[in-house]
Amino acid sequence: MQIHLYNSLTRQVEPFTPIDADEVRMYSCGPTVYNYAHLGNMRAFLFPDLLQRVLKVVGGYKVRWVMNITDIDDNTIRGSAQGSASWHPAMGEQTDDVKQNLFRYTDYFIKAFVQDLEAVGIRRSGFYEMPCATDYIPQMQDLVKRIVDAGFAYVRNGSVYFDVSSWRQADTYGHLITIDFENFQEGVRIDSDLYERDQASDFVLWKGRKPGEPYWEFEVNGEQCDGRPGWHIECSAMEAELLGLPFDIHTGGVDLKFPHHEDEIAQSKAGYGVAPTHMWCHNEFLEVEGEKMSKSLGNFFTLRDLIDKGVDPLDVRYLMFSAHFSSRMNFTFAGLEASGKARMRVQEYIYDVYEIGNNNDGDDVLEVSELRSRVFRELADNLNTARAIAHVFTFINEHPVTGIPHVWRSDLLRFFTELNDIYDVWTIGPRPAEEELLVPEDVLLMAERRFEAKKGRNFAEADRLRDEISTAGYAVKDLKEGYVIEKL
RNA sequence: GGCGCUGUGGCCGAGUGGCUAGGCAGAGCUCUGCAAAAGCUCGUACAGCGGUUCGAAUCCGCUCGGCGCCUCCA
Repeated sequence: MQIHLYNSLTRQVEPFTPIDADEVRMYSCGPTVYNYAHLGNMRAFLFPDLLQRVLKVVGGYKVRWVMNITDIDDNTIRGSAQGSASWHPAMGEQTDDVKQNLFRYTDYFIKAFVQDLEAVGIRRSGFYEMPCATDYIPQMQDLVKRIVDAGFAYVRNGSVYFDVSSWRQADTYGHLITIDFENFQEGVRIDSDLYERDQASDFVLWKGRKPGEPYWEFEVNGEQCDGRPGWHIECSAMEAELLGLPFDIHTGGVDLKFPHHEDEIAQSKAGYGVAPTHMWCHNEFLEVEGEKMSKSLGNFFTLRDLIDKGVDPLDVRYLMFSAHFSSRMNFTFAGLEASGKARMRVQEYIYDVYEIGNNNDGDDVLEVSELRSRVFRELADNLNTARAIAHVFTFINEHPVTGIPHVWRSDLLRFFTELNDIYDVWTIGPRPAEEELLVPEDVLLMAERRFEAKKGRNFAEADRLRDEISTAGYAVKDLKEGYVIEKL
C-alpha cells in the first residue's frame, strides 16, 4: 500500500517512495546517555518504531533503521567526571582515565536505555545498528576536514566552527524553520565554553580539548586540534557511514529542527555535497497533566518511575499510539489507565476469537478484509493510529464475537497478527489456561466457607467473609456454579 | 522581539466545508441474595466575536487562553 508521510521540509503530506526500491533507509536521533529515558524520550523513539513497522507491514518494504547514541557531550562528560553526583555504584569505581570513566558511565545508561526500549516493545532486532558517537570519531574528523577544505569552517583556538555566513552565500541556511537573521546574529547567545566565534550564529563542529576531559587527537591544516566532536557532526558522519547519502527518512523531536537538524543539513551539504535526506519527520512533544514536563514542576517521569508504580509499559506504548505523533499529547494517569483498559478489551476479543464455535450462519468474509483495508489505509496515511484503532473498536462493537461465523476466524486471526506486528501490545493466541494462582490456604478456606454460607443463604456471613478476603488482597467472584478467586 | 503550533462533550483524543470517529469515565437496563464481571442502551461538543458560504469544528479576520523553537532538551 502506498505510504504518505508529513515532511517537515515541504510542510505537507506527500507520497513516500524509497530511493532504492528494495530497502528503506531511515535514521533517528537517539538519546544522549546521561540519564534514564523519560516519557518524552519514549514518545520520540516510539514514533520511528511505529514508522518502520508500518513501512514493513503496510508498505511491504525492507527497512534499514539506524538510531544513534550520543555518548560524548557536556552531559556525559559532566556525569562521568570525578565526584559527579550521578555516578552510580553499579558503574564500578572511577579510575584516573577519564575516557574509561566516560565509557563506564555511558555503558550503564546504554544498557538501561535498551532495556527501556524493549519494555515498550521497541525491539533491538528492529534496528540495523545503534551506533555510539565515539565509535565513529575518524569519520567525524574526516567530515570536519572536508568542510574546512571546502571553505565553510575555520579553526579558532583548537576548535573548529562552521561558518554560517559564508555558507549562506553558497546555499540556504534555514530549510526546516524560517530564520530571522537580523534577530539571530544579535541574539543573546552566550558561549559558556568561552570559545571564540566569528559570529554568534556559528556552531561548533569540533570542540578543542579542555583539561580533565576526554579527547581524541586531531590535526587540521597543521594546527593541533585535539578534542571531541560537536553534537551535530555525529549524526552527519554516522548517517553517511551506515546508510549512505542521501537516505530516505530522518526522524526526531520537533525541538531538534533547530539547530540540530538544520546544522546537520548544512554540514552534510558542505562536506559531502549532498543533503542527508529529503524527508524529515518530527514528533511533537509530550506534556504532563497539561504542562511541560519538567523536574521543577514535579511532573517529570522516566519510564522506570512508571514501572515502579506498577504500570505495564505496554500500556505506555498503546497510549502513545492513541494520539497522532504530530500533535502534542497530554499525558495523564487517567489516560494511561484508559489505555490499559482499551488495550485489554482488544486482547479479550482476540482470546474470544480463538474460541469461536462451529457457528456456520454466515460465509461472508468480506467484512474482515474491509476492516483490514480500513485500518491499514489510516496507518498508511501519515500513521493515523488514532483512526486506525477506532476502526478496530467499531468492528468489535458491531461484531460481538459470539455472533461471528466460524469462517471468519482464520481471517480475523491473520488480521490481528498483522496488526500486532505494528502495535505489538497484544498476545496473539488462545486465552491462557487459568493460572493456578498461589492463593494462600486461609483465603481458600474463607472462600469455601463463604460459598457454604451463601448456599445456606446466610448472606451477612458471606459478605463478611468476602470483605475479609479482599482485605487479604483477593477478590471472589461468583459464577453460575461456584466461584473464582482473583488477585486484586 | 522573531518564527511557528494550538484551544473539540467529565477526561484522553480523531476529524479532509455537508454524511453526529473512537477510547475511558458516568447513567440506565439485563443478570445477580447483594456485589464484581459480562452484555445491551444512552453523549450532538467544537474558546469568544465577526465574516465568507446554500451550509463552518473545518476557510478568513479580530479578541482571549495555552504551548514550542530562537538556550547542545525527544
